[in-house]
Parts: sequence; C-alpha cells; structure tokens
Amino acid sequence: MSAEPLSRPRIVAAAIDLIEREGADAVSMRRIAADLGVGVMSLYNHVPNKAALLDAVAETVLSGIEFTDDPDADWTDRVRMQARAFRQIAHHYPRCTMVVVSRQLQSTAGLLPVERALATLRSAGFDGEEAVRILRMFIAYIVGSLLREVGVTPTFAPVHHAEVDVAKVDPVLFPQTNALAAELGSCDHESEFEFGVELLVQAIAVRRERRGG
Amino acid sequence: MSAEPLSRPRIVAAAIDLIEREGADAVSMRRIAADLGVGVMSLYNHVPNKAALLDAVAETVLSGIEFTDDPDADWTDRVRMQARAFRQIAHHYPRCTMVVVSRQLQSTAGLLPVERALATLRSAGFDGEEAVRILRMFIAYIVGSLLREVGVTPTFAPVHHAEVDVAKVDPVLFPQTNALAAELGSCDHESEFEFGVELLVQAIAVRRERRGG
DNA sequence: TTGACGTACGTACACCGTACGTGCCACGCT
DNA sequence: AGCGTGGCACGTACGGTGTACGTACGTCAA
Repeated sequence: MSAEPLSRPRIVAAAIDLIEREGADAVSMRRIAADLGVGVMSLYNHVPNKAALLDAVAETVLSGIEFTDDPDADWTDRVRMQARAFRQIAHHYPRCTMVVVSRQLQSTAGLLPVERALATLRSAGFDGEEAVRILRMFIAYIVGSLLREVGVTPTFAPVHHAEVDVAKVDPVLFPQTNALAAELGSCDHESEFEFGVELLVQAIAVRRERRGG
Repeated sequence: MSAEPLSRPRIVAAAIDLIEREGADAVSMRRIAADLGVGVMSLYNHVPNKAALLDAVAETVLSGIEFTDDPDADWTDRVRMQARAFRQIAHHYPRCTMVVVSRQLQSTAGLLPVERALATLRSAGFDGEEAVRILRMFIAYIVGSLLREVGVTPTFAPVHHAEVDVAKVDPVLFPQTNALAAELGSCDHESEFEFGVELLVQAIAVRRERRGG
C-alpha cells in the first residue's frame, strides 16, 4: 500500500501525529501500526519496545528546537531567547510535551540545549559551578511552566481553562483563594512565562554584579 | 481475613504503598485488590475508576503537607518554609510525586497550600494579581525541581545518579558539557533547591522594594 | 542454485480496566 | 416475625494492551 518501506523515523512520526491528534493515552503499538497500514509486529523490527519508541518521540520533538543564538547580543537576551525556544516546541507539540518531560534522556538532542545554555552563561562570566546551578534552575522553571501550560489533559477535554471553579471555593476557609478567583481562573501563559523568565534573568544579573562580574 | 471492611481510605493507602514499593507502573486494580486480599471488583464499590483512585492518591499525598506557618516570621522566611513543605512530601513519597504533579486537581487538599501562599504574599504587600503571578512562578519552579529530583524513574532502577555519562559526550561538539561533566553528573538536590528558592525570594523582594512596598 | 538474512506478518499469552449479574447480609418497616 | 431493600463482595466476561515466538517471503552473496 504505502510505497516507503517502514522505517524508524516513519514510526516515530506516526506516533507524534497520533499523540497530537488524540493524546498520549491513545498511543498503542496496534494503533500506530494501523495508522501506518502495517502489521503490529512489524514495528518491532525497527523499535525494540514501546518505551524506546516514546523515548524516540521525546528525542525527536526535542531536536526540533530552533535556536537562533546571536553571539553579539547581550547575554540576558540570549538567555531569554533560549528559554523561549523551549516554550516554542511545547507550543508546537502541545500533547507531546508531557511525554518529553516525563522521560529523562541523555541523547545528543537533549544535550545540545544544555551545551548552548552553558556556553551562554560562561560567556556571561559565571563560573562552571554557578552556570550549572543556574541552568538547572531555569530548566526546573521551564519544565514546571510548560506542564502547567499544557494542562496535563489526559482526555480530549477542550482545555478546561478555569483552574479554580469559583462556585466551589468556600469563602470562609479560603478567603484569599476566593477573593482572587478571577486572577486564578484565567492565565495568560505567554505573559506568565515571560514574567518568570524576566524575574530569573534579573535575579542572576544582580547576582553577577554582586560577584563583581 | 482482614478484620476491617474495605474502605476508600484503605484502598488509597494500599495504592500509595504499592506505588512507593514498586513504582507507579505497577499499579493495577487487580494488584491493589490482591494486596488487600480482596476481589478486584470490590474496589469499584468505593472508587468509581482507576483515574479517580489516582486522583485520590494525589490528594491524600498532597494533604500530608505539614505547614508550620509562623505569622510573626518575616514573609521571606514564610515563603521559604512553604516551598520546603512541598519538597518534604516529595521526599516522603518519592514515587508518588510524579502521580501528584501529573494530575491537576481542584480539591481542598490542593487549595490549602494555594490559600496559605496567597495569604503570605498579600501580607507581604503584593497586590492580588502580583501574588497570583508570583505563586504560579514558585509552583512552576517547585514542580520542575521535584520532577528532576524524583528522577522520573519508570522502572525499579536504583536512582541512576549521573545525569550525563562522561564517556559518551563528544568534547568537540559539546565542549562546555564535557568540561562541566563533573558538575552535571552530581547534584545535591537539597542545596540546588535552596539555591533556586533563595534566588526567587530575593528577586521578588527586590521587586517589592522597587514598587515601594 | 543455494543459502542466509532481514523484514512483514499472524498467532498466542498474560495482563489490563471495567460492565454486568449474582448472592449474601444487615437493616427498617409492617 | 416476616419481608423488602439496599449495599457490599465477588465471579465472569469482553475488548483492549505489550510483546514473545514462529513463519513466510523478499533480496542479495557465494
């Protein structure tokens, strides 16, 4: 039926497509095989098992990050850009994001952003230990932000936007939560993300100056 | 066999036990029933389905947070304490952490920390909108940190400690990563977490002063 | 020509979540 | 006391899952 002869990249692409269309829960070897018009066990000629397939999905998504690093720009701008690059892929493959962050992988795809970030921080004057600490903090913040943004919707629910259902919060037990229900209920992910990145960038900038960079 | 008559709390406790002993992947209704010495379908008299059971697990774990909030303490200390409280439960239920962060729940268990944090931030002089933004940023950082700390080990692997395998990194393509392999390979989660919290606390403290709080 | 090898595929097994029906028992009402 | 009723434990069964294994069919080397 299909001219091309079934390959690992084709299988991974089908998996990514399926995840984006129907969510990570819909992924099964049988389903992917069906989407490719192929027998189930044929997949195992190219992929050792399902876990490895999901790892490959994560790696492929991660390697799609577009880094437009400008060495002449201010280091703070470069940090900002790299943070946004992570968020871009999460925006491009929203349903895959959970898969990506769920599996830690030490492939070159995951290492390239690390290399870029470390280089940027070193060029900003931070020593190795500090660069690693700062990188880890940024990664933690970005991962946490993307998880919130993606919403971790297990089903096909149309992105239930309200974090807090106003009607259900007891004003006596939770006065603050109730008073701020409007703010808690809506969330501009873009500006929220930028707010955090800005705070972090300025915090490490202050730290750099104080150290006498 | 068992004297007590099967109840929702007993089921949830068995699930938590199982997750901590063998990981989240080992959880199945049959397995939980077997651990309780009970028929599989008996569980469904107390829990509508597996997803709801995992939600209950998350809620139970989350409600185990011990808040020792001191209203007389400096607001920065209170923020630090609340951040550490989150990390404590992740330390106490390491394998459950992924389950907790994977499911967003709007129960009172999840709302109480929110209420506490908002109250603290409001008492520090931040207005509602800012308090929500800051809270979201802290949650993102904490969630991201805990995910890294937990390691997201799907199998029973003995907490593979090295993030970067030194031998596999090409020094030409990844000079920074290679040079900092030692720092990247080991991670004192405690001090790493504190570093981030401190940076965030100081960043929002600066922001508060600048605003004229 | 023949052998080996890689690939596609079907079958089979153990396990999963859970819908459904059945029997038991403890209770409230008459 | 007799009876109805409702909740709980349980067995069975169905459609799904990952994947081990055996098989058949290409293509290419000797």
